[in-house]
Amino acid sequence: MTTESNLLATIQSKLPDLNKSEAKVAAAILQNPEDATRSSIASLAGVAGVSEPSVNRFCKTFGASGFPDFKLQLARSLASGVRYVSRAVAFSDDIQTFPRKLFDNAINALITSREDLPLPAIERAVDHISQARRVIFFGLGTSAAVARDAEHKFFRFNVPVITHEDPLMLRMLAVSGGVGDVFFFISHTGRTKALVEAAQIASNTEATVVAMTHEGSPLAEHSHCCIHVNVEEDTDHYLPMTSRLVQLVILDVLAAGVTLRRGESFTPYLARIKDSLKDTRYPTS
Amino acid sequence: MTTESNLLATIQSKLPDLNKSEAKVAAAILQNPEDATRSSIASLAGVAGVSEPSVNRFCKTFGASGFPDFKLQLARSLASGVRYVSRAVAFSDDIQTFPRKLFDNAINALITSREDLPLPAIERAVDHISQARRVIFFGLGTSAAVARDAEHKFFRFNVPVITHEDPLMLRMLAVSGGVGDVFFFISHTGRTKALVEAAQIASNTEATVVAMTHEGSPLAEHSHCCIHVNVEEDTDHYLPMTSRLVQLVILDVLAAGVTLRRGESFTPYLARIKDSLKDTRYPTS
DNA sequence: ACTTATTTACGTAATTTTATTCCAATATAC
DNA sequence: GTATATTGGAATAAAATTACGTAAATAAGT
Repeated sequence: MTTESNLLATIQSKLPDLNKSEAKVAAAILQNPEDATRSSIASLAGVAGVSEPSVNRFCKTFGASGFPDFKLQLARSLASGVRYVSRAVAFSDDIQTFPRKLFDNAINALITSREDLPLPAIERAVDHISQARRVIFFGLGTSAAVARDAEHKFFRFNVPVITHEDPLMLRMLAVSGGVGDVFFFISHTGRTKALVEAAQIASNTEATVVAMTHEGSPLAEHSHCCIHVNVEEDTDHYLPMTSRLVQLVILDVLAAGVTLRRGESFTPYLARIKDSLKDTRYPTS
Repeated sequence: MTTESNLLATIQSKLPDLNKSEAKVAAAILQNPEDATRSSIASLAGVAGVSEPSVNRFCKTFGASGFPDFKLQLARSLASGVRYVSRAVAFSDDIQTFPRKLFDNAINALITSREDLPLPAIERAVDHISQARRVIFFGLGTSAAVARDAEHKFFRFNVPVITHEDPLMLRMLAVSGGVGDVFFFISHTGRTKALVEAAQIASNTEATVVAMTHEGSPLAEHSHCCIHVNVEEDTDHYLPMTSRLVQLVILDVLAAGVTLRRGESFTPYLARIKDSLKDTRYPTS
């Protein structure tokens, strides 16, 4: 994870590597970051007790194109409200701390993904789904719940959907794939053997293989259309959490895309489904 | 829902009150806000087709001390997530627009929830789950996928879990609830009859009823411990999207809470589960 | 261990870029 | 047709960056 979202955290961590004047600048900024975003290079230099070029050099070592750019990044970083440096929950965390960390991580992942959405792939996926005879969603483990969510969502949008959690069922479906079948594989790592094999089998049929997974993974290789979700997660020690959220939102995007493709005339259909559920709920008082 | 801390929203809403050149500037900024934060007053003036002083005046009418200050505020506003005034996807939206809207909504919901987490309820829920003989997660529709996710997650953390999607199964389970049973109901509206009835039944047994739902809903009333998720959504026209994301993150929080309660000695157990999955994946090259 | 060379760090001052102010010109309202 | 508001040009001011020289630190040689 090189794109550290939190600038303050980066500064803090690089502190030992800085030389004298850069350290002074860092100290001044960490002291009062809000202030730093508002001040000019001259006043910050004054507060830090260094020259203006030193501040400028400092900004460049942290990847900014110059002082104004640095201020902008700093402002962004402060506004996103991601407070914690160490993103992982520690055993020493208390109730005030770890829930916030987890929310921070989630928010962070969504913000990062938002800036870098694979729109062309999304568009193609919408095309495939819109025209599909049927769509088979498949995920294992954590991704099974995502697949389930997808099924539920697309069903409402009148897309013929199937979900399976059984790899053997999937294999059987895969070999029988024909024109108009869309196999939609969901996986964080893109390395689950059962999934990759099924994708390979399906891609040898007339069916279309869409994947939502990590870029460059085996699963991505075997798909006709891959929606990259490159959220970095330490899945060696933790369960995929943030990538799952991103996947869900992307599925929302796909569903919205399909609906938009259907056009406005489609709305009454949604209303009918909605109405069918009315009697299962207590009315709002 | 008018959280007008958002600069873009303010600009949008003040649009009719602006004079010609100010409107041009507004249009240019709304067109591509990210770009606006990066450009100089000269280039923005160029894009908008007005003079530099006009841009400057524009900034001042929106409460900024000048152009750089305005850029800063804009950057902050963008980073905080919410970009679109009208949060709903419109049929006129193109691929550049609606995915961003959906992400914005999601991020916004998480930010809002983060500021207002029901920590006491979360702590009590962690207590209940940690000490449970078994935990029965239950959700219908969209919440079924959330329940499924919960099952998967807590299973890894060595909590004895069950999920059901069948209301009849649930009813049967509910009547047989005993000491140490935790019924965990997930619902956005908290008004689904099947769920509320099951909660009512279960609460008359020795079992503990935990709910994650909207404050003041019938389901909340019938639970011993309710984790309020008050994300406002237009579920009359759309599926619950953002509330389920918040629910998922809160489940992550609960799972983390249970793990922390277990203590550090529990870590090897997680490693074992992780290892058991190793052979199902292709190794990272 | 001391000197000298070489690199690196830092600041001064000049330059350039960027933003703001002032004022005149034009458009709009009354 | 006058008054008022709106706009852009040019001048000014502010801010940031670059170029360059000096000082400090480190390395190499004596």
